[in-house]
Amino acid sequence: MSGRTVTISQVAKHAGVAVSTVSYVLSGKRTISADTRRRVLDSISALGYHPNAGARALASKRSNVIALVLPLRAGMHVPVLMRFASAVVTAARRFDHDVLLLTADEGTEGIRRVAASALVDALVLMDVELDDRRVPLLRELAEPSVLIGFPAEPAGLTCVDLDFAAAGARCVDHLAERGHEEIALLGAPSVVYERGTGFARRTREGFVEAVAAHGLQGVALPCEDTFDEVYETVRGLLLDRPGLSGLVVHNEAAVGHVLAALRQLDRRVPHDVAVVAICPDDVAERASPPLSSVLIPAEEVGREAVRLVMDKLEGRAVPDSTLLTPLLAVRAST
Amino acid sequence: MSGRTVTISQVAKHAGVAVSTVSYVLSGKRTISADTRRRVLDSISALGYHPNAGARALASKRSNVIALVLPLRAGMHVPVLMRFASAVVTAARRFDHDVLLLTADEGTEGIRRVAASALVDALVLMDVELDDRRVPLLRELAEPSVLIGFPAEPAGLTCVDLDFAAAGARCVDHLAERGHEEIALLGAPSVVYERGTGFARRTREGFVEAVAAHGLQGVALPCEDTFDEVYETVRGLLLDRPGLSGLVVHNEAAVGHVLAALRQLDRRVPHDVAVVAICPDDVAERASPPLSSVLIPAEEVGREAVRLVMDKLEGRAVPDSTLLTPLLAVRAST
DNA sequence: GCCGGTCGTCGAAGCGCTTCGACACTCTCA
DNA sequence: TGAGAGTGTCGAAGCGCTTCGACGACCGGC
Repeated sequence: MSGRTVTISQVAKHAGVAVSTVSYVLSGKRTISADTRRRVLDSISALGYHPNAGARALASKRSNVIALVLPLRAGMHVPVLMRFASAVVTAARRFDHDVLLLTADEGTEGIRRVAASALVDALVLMDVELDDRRVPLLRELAEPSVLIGFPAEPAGLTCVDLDFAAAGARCVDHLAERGHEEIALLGAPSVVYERGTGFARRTREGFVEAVAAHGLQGVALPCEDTFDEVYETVRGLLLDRPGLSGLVVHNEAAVGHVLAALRQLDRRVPHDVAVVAICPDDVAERASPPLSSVLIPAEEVGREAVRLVMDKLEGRAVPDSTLLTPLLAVRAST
Repeated sequence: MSGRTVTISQVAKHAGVAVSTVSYVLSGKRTISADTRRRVLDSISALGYHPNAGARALASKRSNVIALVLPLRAGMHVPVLMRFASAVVTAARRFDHDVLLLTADEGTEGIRRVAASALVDALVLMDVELDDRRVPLLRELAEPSVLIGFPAEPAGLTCVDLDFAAAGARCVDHLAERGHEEIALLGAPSVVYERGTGFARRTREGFVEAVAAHGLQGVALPCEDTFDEVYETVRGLLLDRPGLSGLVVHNEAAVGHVLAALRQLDRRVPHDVAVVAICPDDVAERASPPLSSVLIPAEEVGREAVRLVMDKLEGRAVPDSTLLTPLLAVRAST
């Protein structure tokens, strides 16, 4: 379409207007007559004009880019993270923003760098720990930020997440309704609890409280990712607690192993043991049998995080804490 | 450290030099005396100066950002993609570049947009199909690009990937050395073959040719991701071919299911059936038993892609095609 | 002691955009 | 009929940086 990169002044000349008029057509910050707007828009598409991002950022002090900080650490289930990431990218585009990907390798220095250099306007952080090194930095940054997950001290921050305590409780409610009296939670790998990752602990708390509220017998165990370890955990559990008839699994990577272990131990699902999972829908549906599950609404969380960060960019007030209500889908496993 | 964003002219004033001198200290494009350099560097850290990315991009016509185009499609194993992505980010940082994340939702329009707006200097594309819609666009783009994977017509493009044909052949060699005479390949889900994704087909070709070269009996089948489907595939395979004693699995998501199915069908690994996988090392090590495998060198591929794209940015000549040699790690499954 | 050649530094001209103030019009309504 | 209040458009001043050409200061060679 073009000789080489097209600038706004070429568009202005082509349309017979001033440069500023073209700018106002694009931004809508001043009223432009329908006739002029049309001419400008025609010239833009005739020349194939795309505003230069650097020049725009320099003049407007907005880069229209947000940073997505994605640690990629041990014990995290990567497909789930990617669904968040993908949702964030899609949602950001709706607000005409792009997404810069930051991994943990650089630590806090990377966050400081992209913020200080005005490469990004705002930040979305994932996989937040209870005691997260990045949190103090966020407080001193001028750029707005939103956390997916909750640190121990969330005051003054904007956080969004699934209500994992309610999710854990919801699973217990469901098993209680089905008449199960002795149940167990198989959670994240122990390293995740030790690190103090919020969602693992909150699920466990919700589970424990709901077990007490219903007057059930219940135990919560961490659960590793390899088949052999899962097998041993499940086997030990069934030996120790012959009356056990319900299982809550909150570990995407282990779900398949749990089902394989039960098969191998001659326990039928749901006849001998009912299983309810907290995991993405596709994992639950793909399992055999398909699992009753509380889904992790990655798309919704990502979208919500972007909405919040855009609100903050526009100076609108936002709630400190956004908890999404868990929904239980009943399938063949309970 | 600062009142509000620090500019280069504040640094210049603080150090008692001209703005251009500060710029040359930072870029190293002209010689600067050790004494002056030291004063400038001191001022920079005293003031906490970070160059403004937009201004820099505008003046230098380089954004120091590369785009990572990541489709996130059905049948792709996400953790593997993420390892590529993570490697690309890390490698890009070594060259002082950041990474903008583009997903497929926007299609080719997103690529055109970030290139035309000078948001990025170059592109790295992942998960390339044999007949990829993005390829024609890349050819007409001024910005250099590198593909991870090969399209059907790679002339004039720069592509890098594991040599999957050699990987498939290497697995066959290994099984042949162990004395197996009837073997099978369980590959990607059929949708991946139908889409014409290069790596799946190339593995199969390498497998088929090596089978012929060794004078073995061999069959190549697609393989879905769910346990039930994998179970049926494996069961059917063992029924049809009683003499089968070796399996090559090229499907990260199905590896665990294959092992579970063999367990359930009372086949011992490696005693009754030897299994060799093409998958990341951590998946192979975590399996039970640990799998002999050709690893997918995600880190190396990502690093190489970034190195190539940087070379192109600097105007250096690069090879059209870079194939990484597969390495087989022998573990307990063969 | 003068000439050509680095070396180290400076000033100024942009890069392509946004935004502010100004200005010429056209409507109202007193 | 003229003051006041919009409309729609323009010109120019930056935004913070890189880079080009210029220019002293100093060097060695004759």
